[in-house]
Amino acid sequence: MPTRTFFNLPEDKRRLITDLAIEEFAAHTYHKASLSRIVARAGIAKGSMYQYFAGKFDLYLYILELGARIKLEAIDKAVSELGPEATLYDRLMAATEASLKLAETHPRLYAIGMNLLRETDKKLVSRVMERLGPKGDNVFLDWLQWAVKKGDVDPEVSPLAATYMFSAVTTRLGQDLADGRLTLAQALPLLRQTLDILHRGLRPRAEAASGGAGRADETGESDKTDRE
Amino acid sequence: MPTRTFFNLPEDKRRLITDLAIEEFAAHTYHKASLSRIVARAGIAKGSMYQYFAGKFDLYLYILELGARIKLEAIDKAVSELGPEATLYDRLMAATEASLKLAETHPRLYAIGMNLLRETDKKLVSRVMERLGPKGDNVFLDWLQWAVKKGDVDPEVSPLAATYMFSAVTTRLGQDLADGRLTLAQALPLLRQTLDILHRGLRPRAEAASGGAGRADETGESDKTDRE
DNA sequence: CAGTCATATGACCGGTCAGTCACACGATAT
DNA sequence: ATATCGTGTGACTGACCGGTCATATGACTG
Repeated sequence: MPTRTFFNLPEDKRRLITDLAIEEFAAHTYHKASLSRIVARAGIAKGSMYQYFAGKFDLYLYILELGARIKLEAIDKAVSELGPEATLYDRLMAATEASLKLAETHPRLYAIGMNLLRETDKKLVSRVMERLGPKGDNVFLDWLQWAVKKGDVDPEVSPLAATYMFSAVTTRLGQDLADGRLTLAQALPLLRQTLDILHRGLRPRAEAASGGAGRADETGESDKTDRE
Repeated sequence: MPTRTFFNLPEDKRRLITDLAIEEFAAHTYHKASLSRIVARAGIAKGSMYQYFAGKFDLYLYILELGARIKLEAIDKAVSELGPEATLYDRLMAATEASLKLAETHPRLYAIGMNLLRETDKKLVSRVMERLGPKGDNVFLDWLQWAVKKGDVDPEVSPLAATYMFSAVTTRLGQDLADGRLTLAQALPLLRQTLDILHRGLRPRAEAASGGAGRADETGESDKTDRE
């Protein structure tokens, strides 16, 4: 974590350093990101940086924590706004949508997260995970098992495979968004259609015959189904 | 491409250089991979490397081309061994399985491909794509549309979303394999279950009532990374 | 006034890198 | 024997890196 000195800094300077660091880590992976470049752009001495942070990794962690906090807050907020009878797909859609929207509201922080995902230095990644804690990942599995009990999901289907699919798709959506291969306006319908396929793929066979799949496929949106 | 000098080299030496380069690019991303390290390990002078290749990028391309050729051959072979009445899922399973198996038979070349997928330097990636040409990519879409016509796939479902899911899952499987988070013995069942969910998610609603469709799969899949 | 403390500085260190170049060597041709 | 050619070499260049440290500044204390 940053030193006391850093927090004693005038707001402006602290912001400047933080912003430039975010830009740097968004534009480059950890090892290619350069402290020298940050201090040069900030117009401060290299040594000053070492009065504020223990080193490159410390600065990196500080920035990552900023991003992680924002992301968790956004997801928590979106999910908690759902009614208690929201279905599995409502929840998945709400949580993922909130997460993907960050690519527009906080593009650089979002890119930093995606860069971490691409990181090849395993030691670095584990050092990060050590201090950043849990990945809200098994949440899906919990929700899924709960949906199986409710009879919304075919117990025959491998929950692991379902989780894997969901995770693969949402991660990929995030990367494509961060890299500009998709816009949010493209990603959200894609997410909805994807969840729709997953929904059809998971529901019990018996239920499929009846028209409706019962609860919920609409994911919190009241608008039309979007076919494309 | 390599110089004539490189191809005039005694087989042993050429192999040594090639192998060490493969190791280097498998262990590090392009920018972190080091020519200096390669020549040191090979016991040759730095200058010699520049007699064989125009530079780092040239060497990289040469290695990538080796890997691409092997991959295409493996997939072509697997798909061509299928009967003409093989279903969409047979084909997808056969092609993807063949592709994933390369993670075991050519682990380092496989890792290099995965590293390229993670590359953050867009300019580098586009320079590579420029010369590596097409990614057997829209094959999925072609097969999918053919399956729709046959009535195996619900025409209501977004083919783009289906393609996206398939691509996201197979790419992720490849990465997890390359990084050792999954073994082939874990990845193949996961692939089959995933395709099964996709199958259920795509088939026409009417058909869903009947038991059928089922798991005729056992192999198969297709397509490789579809990065664009 | 002197002393102390938090803060700021940038030259400097040891390291790594891709790429270059003047030179060396041996074989073949003239 | 002289010239040319293909090949090999490794010291060197210039650039950049993260991190250190002796030194400077200025505010506050006594």
